[in-house]
Amino acid sequence: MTMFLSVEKQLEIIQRGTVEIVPLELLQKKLERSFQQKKPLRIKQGFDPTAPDIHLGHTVGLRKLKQFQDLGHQIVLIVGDYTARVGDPSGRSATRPQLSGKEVEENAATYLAQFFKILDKNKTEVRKNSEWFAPMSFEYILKLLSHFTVARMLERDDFEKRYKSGAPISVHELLYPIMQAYDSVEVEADVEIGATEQKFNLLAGRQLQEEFGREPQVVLTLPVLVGTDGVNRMSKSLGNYIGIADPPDQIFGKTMSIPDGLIFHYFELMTDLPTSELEKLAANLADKNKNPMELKKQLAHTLVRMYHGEVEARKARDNFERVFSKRELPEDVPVFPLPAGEDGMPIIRLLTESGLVVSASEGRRLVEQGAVELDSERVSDIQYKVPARFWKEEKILRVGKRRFLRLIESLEQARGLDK
RNA sequence: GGAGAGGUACCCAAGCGGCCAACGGGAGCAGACUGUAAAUCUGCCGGCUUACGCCUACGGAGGUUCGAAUCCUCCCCUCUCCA
Repeated sequence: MTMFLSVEKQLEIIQRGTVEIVPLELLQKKLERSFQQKKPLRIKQGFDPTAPDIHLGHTVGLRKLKQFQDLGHQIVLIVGDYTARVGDPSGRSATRPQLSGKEVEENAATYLAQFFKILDKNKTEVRKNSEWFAPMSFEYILKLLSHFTVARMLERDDFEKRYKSGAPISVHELLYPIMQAYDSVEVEADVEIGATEQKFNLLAGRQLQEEFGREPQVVLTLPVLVGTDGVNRMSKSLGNYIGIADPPDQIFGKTMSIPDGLIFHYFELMTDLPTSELEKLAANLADKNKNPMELKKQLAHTLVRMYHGEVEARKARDNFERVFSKRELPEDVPVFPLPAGEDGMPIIRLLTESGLVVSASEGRRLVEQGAVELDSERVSDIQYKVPARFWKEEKILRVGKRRFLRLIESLEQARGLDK
């Protein structure tokens, strides 16, 4: 185990980027005790394996956990395989769909693999909450529920809004915070971290631990990461996310598409840029004479490097500059071989069969709108037929800014190209 | 259990017998501009089709009608008030 740093040092690291620590004094007390007794604190965070990809939004918490881990504390990850069936209502304006046991299982496996890109697997305790929820008797559940009141559950913001606007709230959603709170009791959490919108659930943990005669946990809240649209929280279902398993070019590209106003936010929450550098960054962003694009590229580069390494980061940057700044071809263009016996393939069919567009109607629209280029020439005739010789000449088909296809004669040739 | 209000395309939301593939807004896609930023302008925005047109779609199932998202019946779901 790592040697513990002084309590002051630890606090400094822990406080970076956090919104709130309640109560701070208790954290201090816990850290001191841990320091004296050389006993790590138990730091808990739960994740519901609802959608299989984790994105930068999740990493805000994971990175905080990693800091605790590096300080020598014990991380306890709760895989909410049971709570996922309920669906966390936090920040939600509608009931989440309930997942089947099988979906949850599959998602959980994918999740963990991605978590350990950030956390050290060997030093992390992973618990599924089905462990204690599945065998629970109804009698026990009733007892557990009696610790909370309906008014208390409804006073939280998201429920109140839903309630007032007449949107439905299912009874089982009311149970979610109680379940999460009980997780804390089970794993004897000293600290639970979560996004600000989780605050209610986190505080419920404190209450329940106390009622079970334990020392309550400290609640540490982190900002909610705004998605690439610059408006909503990052989430897969809103399509405004950057997945940590996304390929390098995508991480780079998606980062470049964020509004300028988000650059600082991302640097602060997603990177290890030292505080002094962050200050410089803020100054640069405020300077009207400086183009934020450069800083954004730096951000994109850093993010790709974190998840794919420096080599890939450089490649992604080159690729980006080539394709979007110079409007040249990307490094890897998917290939499409000439179908047997085909000469004069209608452009629309080529678009749909290659998967570049989803339907013939869409393909036609794109052609009509001048979005389709073949060999750098705009194709504006929807009846245009692509001659077979274009495959011999390996012409490039381009749709919009970012969809490309290289026409090649045969797949054998494609294999040759890979080398 | 009683009374009332609702369920329309990815989301919000009009329409309330034919002119409705369905007003408007948002999101999305594309073009111009550009820094794959923002803002702005333009076009598109269910599927098939060169097109005439066809198919699918207004919670579900039936019915009335030449014709229904719009009227009737039953069912499902949501909200509000009362008990």
